[in-house]
Amino acid sequence: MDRLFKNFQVSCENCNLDEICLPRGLSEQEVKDLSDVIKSNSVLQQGEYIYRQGDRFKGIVAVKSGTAKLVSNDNQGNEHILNILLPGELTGFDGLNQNRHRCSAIALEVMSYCELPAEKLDSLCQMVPGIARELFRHSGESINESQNQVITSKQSAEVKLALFLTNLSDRLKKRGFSSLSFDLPLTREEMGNLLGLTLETVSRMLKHLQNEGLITVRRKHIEINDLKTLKAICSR
Amino acid sequence: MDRLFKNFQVSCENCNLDEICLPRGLSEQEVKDLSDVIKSNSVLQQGEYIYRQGDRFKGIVAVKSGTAKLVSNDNQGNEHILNILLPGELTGFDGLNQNRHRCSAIALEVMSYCELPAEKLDSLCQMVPGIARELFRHSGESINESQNQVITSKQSAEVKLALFLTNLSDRLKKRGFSSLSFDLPLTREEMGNLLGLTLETVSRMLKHLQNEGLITVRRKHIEINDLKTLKAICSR
DNA sequence: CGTATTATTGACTCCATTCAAAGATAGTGG
DNA sequence: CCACTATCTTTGAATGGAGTCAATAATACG
Repeated sequence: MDRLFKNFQVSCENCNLDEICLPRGLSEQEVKDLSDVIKSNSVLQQGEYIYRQGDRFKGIVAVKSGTAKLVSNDNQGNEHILNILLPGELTGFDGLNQNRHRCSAIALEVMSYCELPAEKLDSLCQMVPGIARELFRHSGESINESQNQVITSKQSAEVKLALFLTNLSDRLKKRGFSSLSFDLPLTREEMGNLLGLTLETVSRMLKHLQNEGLITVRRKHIEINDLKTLKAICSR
Repeated sequence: MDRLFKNFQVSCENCNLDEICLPRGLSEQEVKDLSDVIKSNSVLQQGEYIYRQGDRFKGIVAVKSGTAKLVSNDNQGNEHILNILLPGELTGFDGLNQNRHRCSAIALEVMSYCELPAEKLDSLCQMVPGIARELFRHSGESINESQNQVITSKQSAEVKLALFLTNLSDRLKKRGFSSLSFDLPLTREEMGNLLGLTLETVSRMLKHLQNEGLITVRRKHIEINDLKTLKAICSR
């Protein structure tokens, strides 16, 4: 076990995610300073929590490998999936407001992540001039993602699925993964939860998009055959 | 004109919103430093823009009086209202990600606002230790609000209206306004847009809540008669 | 006072949900 | 390796909640 993950003990300086993660806009020296306070490569199994709703604000978390879901539980115990997180994506900004996490982040498969601890935030912002701006940028990205979800929520079932798939495709591409052939990290039920649909409707709509020749679905595996038309459907 | 607004030329140090606005967590000296770079009290008429989607990131804006709506236009020109802004609330964080505003902020009535210009952000964060943290906190609040909208979007029409009214009531209370008797700054159509409903459904649901004895509606004026039951409806 | 805007109300329609049953797949242990 | 089970997915039929269309009413405003 110990041996298995030894080669994962990289710092920000030689991490292959540096172009899409926090270091993107920083100078070499700034990355070094950042690297010193980053807690790197915690590993989780499926279902384990990165942080829990209600926890004291832990810090800003960067997904290194694998995927996670962002989940909010309402007071009746219903689970609302707010988004999924891909490698290179940051989360934790929800804890900045009241110093407590307002939602949970849960591993969808075996995954690893790095962490910029909350207690180091203030001093780091002062020491490393660019870091505050970079953090704001990522925080802004979180806002944009949430706002996308709000707009998505007003669309028909067909458009919701098309938006979900194209958004995932775009984000995978940005992170250097195949954008036309990938596995969904969510079950039909979880997709339904995320999109405000029932699992049956998700199943039917995937079938429908397949019948139109736009995608090929096999269980959780998706092939996008006609991205252009799929994107056209998004604007209906 | 000039004369009319002269007494509005206050700085952060003697602004009556200091407890709910950006200065909340800052020391006296920090507020002075902040005040030096704040552009205060621009006044807008209904329908005028604080900033436009696509504009270069202008800065962080604090609503001083009146209300505004946060709007995103999709590529077919459909307008999506993302939220409304009350006095003391901050906006503009959507511009932090790509240095361009991803949505527009539009006055819903005569309103005034202050502004922390984008170009002063970096230097201010370094000069005033607490300011980065305060900005993060408000940025976190923006995220929380967006996530609330996402959760709201999955509820029934009745629950959506109850959530909208109680959320508005809570925010008004926090800002020192009457929380049980207030005027809606939105038309039925705009409320429908915000909540993902048609204006007819909004009208019917307001009537329904009135028939239940929970609220009294007279055009845009709302009286909340039974906040407890109204909040109970939110968790259905 | 007349017009434009906003809001209410009713009847009908349709999309997504609900309920129900069956099929497919992955993981487990004998 | 296969049977067994739990989980996930597909598919169909019936139902219902919100949308659509349409007409009327109330209010604001010039």
